[in-house]
Amino acid sequence: MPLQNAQRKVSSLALVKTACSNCNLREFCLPYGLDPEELERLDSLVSNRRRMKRGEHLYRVGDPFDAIFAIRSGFFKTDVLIEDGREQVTGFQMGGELLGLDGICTEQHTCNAIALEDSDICAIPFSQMESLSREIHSLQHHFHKVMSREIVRDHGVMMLLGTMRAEERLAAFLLNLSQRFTARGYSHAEFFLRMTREEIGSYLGLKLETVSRTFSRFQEEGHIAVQQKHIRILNVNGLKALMNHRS
Amino acid sequence: MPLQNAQRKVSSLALVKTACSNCNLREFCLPYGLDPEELERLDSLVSNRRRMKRGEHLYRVGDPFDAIFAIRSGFFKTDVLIEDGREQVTGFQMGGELLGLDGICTEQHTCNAIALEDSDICAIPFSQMESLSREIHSLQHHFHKVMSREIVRDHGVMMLLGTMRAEERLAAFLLNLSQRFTARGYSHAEFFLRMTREEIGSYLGLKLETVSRTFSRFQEEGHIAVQQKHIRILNVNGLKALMNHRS
DNA sequence: CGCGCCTTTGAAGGAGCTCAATTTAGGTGG
DNA sequence: CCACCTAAATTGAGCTCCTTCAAAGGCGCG
Repeated sequence: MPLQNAQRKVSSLALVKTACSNCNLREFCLPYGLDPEELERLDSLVSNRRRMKRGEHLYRVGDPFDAIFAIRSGFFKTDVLIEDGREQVTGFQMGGELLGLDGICTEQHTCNAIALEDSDICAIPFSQMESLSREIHSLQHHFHKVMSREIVRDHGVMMLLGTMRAEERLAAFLLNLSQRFTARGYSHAEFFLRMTREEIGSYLGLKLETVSRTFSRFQEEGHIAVQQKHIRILNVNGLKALMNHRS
Repeated sequence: MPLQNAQRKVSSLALVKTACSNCNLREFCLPYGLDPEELERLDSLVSNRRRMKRGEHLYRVGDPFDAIFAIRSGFFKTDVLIEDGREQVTGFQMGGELLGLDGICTEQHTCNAIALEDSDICAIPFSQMESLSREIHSLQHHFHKVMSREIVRDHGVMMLLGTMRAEERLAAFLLNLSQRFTARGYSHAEFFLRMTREEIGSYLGLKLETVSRTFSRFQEEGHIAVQQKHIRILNVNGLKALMNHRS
């Protein structure tokens, strides 16, 4: 029974002492801007790390909300499903980014969060986070900024879905990934996609065949080299130019 | 110089003493869940009301952010523009809803907020709001819920734009408006649209002609009666059924 | 009352979808 | 270590829904 074994393995590793202070993603995450003493107080909240296997759900629609999650390593997608089976991917998240903000308003999660590769996450009990942010102004303010940034990101996705053609959407998507990988110290020009064409399509409001065809066209035009999930950006400006051209 | 006159008129009315405690929208707004004593403290922040004429900007992209705004009466749209002139309407806001949350993350507004009818808004200085929410737990928590609700709403719009056909989008739009009007004590079946077909189209990722044609089709099918901006919903269940039908 | 903006409606065209077949990659068990 | 198997990706052909372009009608505001 491989599943049970996996479960057992997960639980034995479920509680690993960890700390923001030694996390190299802290500048992308909640601890941003805290001084060492404040950081230590945050550490005391973020006491447990959880390992997740590829394909596992961090939470599902309807799960009770009581913590937000920070990605220590790995890659996630969040999605919403409707009855008839349609899926909308609402975002792809990587190291240093927060998951679970959708659950605050109803005390239940309103989307699913799924690991797209083996990942490592920190759980931050939300009510304790609220308490602490009443005492540490910079934590409070930064948390507000993170939520606001999520709203602004969502506006960007609406722009994408509402006004852009397929080429523009995919160019924007690649440039966004590139920029986020770069910020984390990875190559800006070469990376592996963690998601399938179908998931990209769902995020961008396109069918997987359209995503595949558009990748091929980008390759023919010399903007990128693509081989399955491996992407190399050959001409950043070419991609940027694609985004500003009407019709 | 009518513009200058308008300006002068606005400034003379710019500071009107007002209070959450006598606002009948307080249950939809920031004061939700506060006890009378807490409400009074919030009142001391929300001390000025501002009247706005139809078409006026409450703020623009790039404006410095220092306050969030609550709509006391009226109707707004928020939008984002790209260089080539394309517009994405990111939302329509009505009484009791907050505007300006997009500005927190960069301390500058990232979208435009425009009054679609003569409106009345309350400005809440943000840093004072943060201070107060460090002292009033329920204010803090409710504010977090409001931001989270905005994120969840955005996910709904993504679903709309990413997976739905024109009919479904417009049905969802009408049902959403109806539900919000109902919650505020207006008729659930009859209302005036404050926005043009083009603005609806921009919000829904459709062209204005498609919006118009789809309204006409809904009318032919007996779901609604539409005459210009006046809408009467004749068959709520018909509209709901439209949303769940694949193809 | 006239002008401009908004809306409606028609006809033709195209971007992306659907359906289908083939290729490729990655994981599994012998 | 190889052969198998399944999931993912690619590519083609035809179709559909929405867009584009165009013209006419209606409403509201000065």
